[in-house]
Amino acid sequence: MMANTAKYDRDTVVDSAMLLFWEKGFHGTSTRDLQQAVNLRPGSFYAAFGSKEQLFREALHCYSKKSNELLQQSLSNAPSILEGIEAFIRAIVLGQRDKVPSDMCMLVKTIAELTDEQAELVAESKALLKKTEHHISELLREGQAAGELKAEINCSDLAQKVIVQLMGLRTYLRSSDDESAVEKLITEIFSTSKI
Amino acid sequence: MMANTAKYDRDTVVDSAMLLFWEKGFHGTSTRDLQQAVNLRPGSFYAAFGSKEQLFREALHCYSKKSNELLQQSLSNAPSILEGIEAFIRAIVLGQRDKVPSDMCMLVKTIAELTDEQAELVAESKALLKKTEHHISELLREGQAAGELKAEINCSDLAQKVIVQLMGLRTYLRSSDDESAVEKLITEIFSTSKI
DNA sequence: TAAATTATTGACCAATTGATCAAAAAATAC
DNA sequence: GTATTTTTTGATCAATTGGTCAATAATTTA
Repeated sequence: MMANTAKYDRDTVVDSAMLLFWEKGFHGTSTRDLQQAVNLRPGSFYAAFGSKEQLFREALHCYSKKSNELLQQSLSNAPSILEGIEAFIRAIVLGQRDKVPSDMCMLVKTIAELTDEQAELVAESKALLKKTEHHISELLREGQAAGELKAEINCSDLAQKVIVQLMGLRTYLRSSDDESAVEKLITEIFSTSKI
Repeated sequence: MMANTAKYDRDTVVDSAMLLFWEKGFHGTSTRDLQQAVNLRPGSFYAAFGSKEQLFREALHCYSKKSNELLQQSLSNAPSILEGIEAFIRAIVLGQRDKVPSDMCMLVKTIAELTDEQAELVAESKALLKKTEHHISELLREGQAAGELKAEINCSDLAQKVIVQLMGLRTYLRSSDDESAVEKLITEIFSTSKI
């Protein structure tokens, strides 16, 4: 068996494919678009990824991983957990508009676009969203234990609210392009929960 | 010139097409899917609508019209404007899940799916969303004049917030299926603005 | 009823879709 | 350095795509 000599390339390829899928969606991206973007001929392409759906699956995980990295980074640069989460929200909603192919969350775009015909991709997206919600709810509990959040706050409920806001605000930005309105609404998210 | 003998049928056709587009999206719906759903052969189909994009455009307006009708209906059945808007939110987010083809807003699905390649459809969807926001902001002003809302509330800002919540909550419902969480969050929307 | 107009039909078209495969090239093993 | 395995290549496939069109059928006008 040959050693996997193309490991780095595979990550690059998945990353390029992710960006294209994020921009144009599953049905809007043809396998030829993808093959051209990643500079692979059909044989290599299908040998490496099996099918368009499998590559999309990997692209979803690539997207989610990057999103989680941004959360970690925001947390480590912030003086408190709550400020870290708020910095993350600001970063993902407003701070990358010129660097990414869409204002909207790729997972949200996926559950919006796809139906039962791609049930696995929908389920995968839902699961990744739920994972982020759980992650945030854990962080909020830590923040609460550190005295950043009022004691009566239910952190699971607040995490749900954060995800709803993220979904709503990113969609609203795509719809209206109104950064200052979105900025105001981000500031309100934790306003009644903070100490 | 022949009389338009098929006026009623055309509305029925647009309505069926709207439901199919709403469920499967623009790229996910083929012209054959549409032709079968509305029982028209290609010639009649293209004579009536010109192109897939034009029919989608009509479908967007059909969707928006129905949404506005639901708002009017909610208002007329409610004892106050604010309660009418809240009833509308409840109705559109939770009250139709078994009667419509998707939990999510068709306009949101459209701006999520499409790119500059269908710029007109994106612009149309954005405009219809903005129209609803303006409508709600006017209603809130009426409610404020009637003493239902605190005087210091900015009704344009609150209308923005309502649209963000609608986008977020409908997407969250699609993602999580958690009706009770959504129900709780709807109740919170006006909680700090009411008198 | 006859002529003129409009609507419907289904065959058809060129382009694109996701995917396969045998041959050629490159890399590894011996 | 040769033999074996793996990768890459580009032609190709069947199916589907959005859309056209001449022939037929149904209406309307007169």
